[in-house]
Amino acid sequence: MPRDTLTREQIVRAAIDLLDDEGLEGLNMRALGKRLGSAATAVYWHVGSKDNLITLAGDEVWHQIALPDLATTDWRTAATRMATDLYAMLTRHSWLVQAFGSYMIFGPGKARHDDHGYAIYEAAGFTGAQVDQAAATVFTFVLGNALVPAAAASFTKKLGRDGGNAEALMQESMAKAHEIAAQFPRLRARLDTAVTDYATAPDNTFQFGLQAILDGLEAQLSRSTPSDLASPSAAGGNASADTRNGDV
Amino acid sequence: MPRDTLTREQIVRAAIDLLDDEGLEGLNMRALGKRLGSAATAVYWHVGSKDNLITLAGDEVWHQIALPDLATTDWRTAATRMATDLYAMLTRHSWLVQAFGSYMIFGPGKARHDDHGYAIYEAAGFTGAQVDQAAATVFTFVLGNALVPAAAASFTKKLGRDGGNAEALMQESMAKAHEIAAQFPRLRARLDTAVTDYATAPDNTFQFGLQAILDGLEAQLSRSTPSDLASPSAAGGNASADTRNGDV
DNA sequence: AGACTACTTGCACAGTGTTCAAGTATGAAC
DNA sequence: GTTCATACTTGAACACTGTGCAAGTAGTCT
Repeated sequence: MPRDTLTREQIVRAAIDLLDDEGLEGLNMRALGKRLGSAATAVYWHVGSKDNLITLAGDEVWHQIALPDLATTDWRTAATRMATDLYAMLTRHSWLVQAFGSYMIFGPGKARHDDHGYAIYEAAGFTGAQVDQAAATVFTFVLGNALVPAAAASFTKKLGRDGGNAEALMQESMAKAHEIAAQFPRLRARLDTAVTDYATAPDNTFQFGLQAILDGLEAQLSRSTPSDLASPSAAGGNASADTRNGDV
Repeated sequence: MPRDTLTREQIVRAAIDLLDDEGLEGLNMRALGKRLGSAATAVYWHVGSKDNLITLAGDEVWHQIALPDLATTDWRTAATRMATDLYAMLTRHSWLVQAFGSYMIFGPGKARHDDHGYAIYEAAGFTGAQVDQAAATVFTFVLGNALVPAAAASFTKKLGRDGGNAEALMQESMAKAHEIAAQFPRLRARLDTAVTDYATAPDNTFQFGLQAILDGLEAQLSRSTPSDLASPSAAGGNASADTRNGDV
């Protein structure tokens, strides 16, 4: 029987938990060590560095997003489902969007996701560089959408970490933003409605934008290929082996 | 004659320079102090904290983006211009996208930008919550587009900071990504073309996506308001006073 | 001249990622 | 069953970070 020892998977899982709980700047090696019940430095033998650990954790969560079967799903609902799934995943793990700006996050998980993304837009009828462009358009839109909530989550977590009166600091910060916005007519007009209107339903904004983008892509599609529907490979199978959806 | 002393503007300007040169994680108070010719702690009297300094710097750069005159420009070219300008600004100051995920960046600069953004989509004919949704769609798309180049810039800067052989580490990292991508059919197919095709013209991808989004918004527009063209205020003046475009 | 305001400075502290020599447990070799 | 190598784990230490604080300095007002 081998000694009860740390594993890379175990560490990555604990790191994801810690990141979910405390945010990107809440992750530090001593806290991670404590959560694992071992010394902070024990982690280094398994993952090399904190940067590498974040890369590993940041790739792992991509496995959570499901890959719609393109044989039984038309490209538009497939695209909608995948984008919505991605958005939900990024909201669940809001540290990932931050990490995305500072680390080069690419591994099997994201590769699996990207590959299927390309498959969708190939199935839609795009060819050549337009496949990449269509996929990138939707992808970056989702990423950008997740960025603002991520900043908000990071901000509140930082306030919580700093000391007791998080509420008061939040109020103060809101008041300052309010004061600035009041100097601009269109922002001022939104100060009353925004809280009830937008903030309660950010997902509406996401869906509105997503459908507008897909409309635009569809238009592009019927413009560039008015008649031919034969060439592109539409019935291909899924790229990767597993399609697990459970949280790691 | 008053003593030759630090000013908040001077500090913010130096911080922006330092951020442009060294990236977000390259900014630290002692380096900033050195650049200003004063002790690191002198900065604290003027800006309070590093977080606040980043918020100030992160807001300042929004003044660089020009606000197209809506009296003489149709909404679509106005939207294109503003989005393209924003994209260029975010590419110039790639730390801003990262900061956007970790700090609540909002001040007069961004407010001025946002307000004019709303003006554009009001001029287009959107009403109510759809104004916000249209503006948010384009805005988040641009943000997301700037995120990937920002990560790349941050990564190369980190390699440069770490030690001498940045080239070798970069090669190694590329090779690893290559190896992973090779296991997925559509990614593998792109390994040869991607470098020459996409990487040399990321702006093409941006413009493709932007125009697709504007197509989608236009479609949305003609669908919800088939005939009336009277109500929305189209000839309004610009919101803020200055329209300076120079780098700070 | 003296006091007051507006800054500036160096020291120190707690927290960070990471290195490294020294330790400990496990399975294999003889 | 002792020896030994392999696979980890540990705690001390280092360099670096943001920041608080007491002490200092330079101008301005009375």
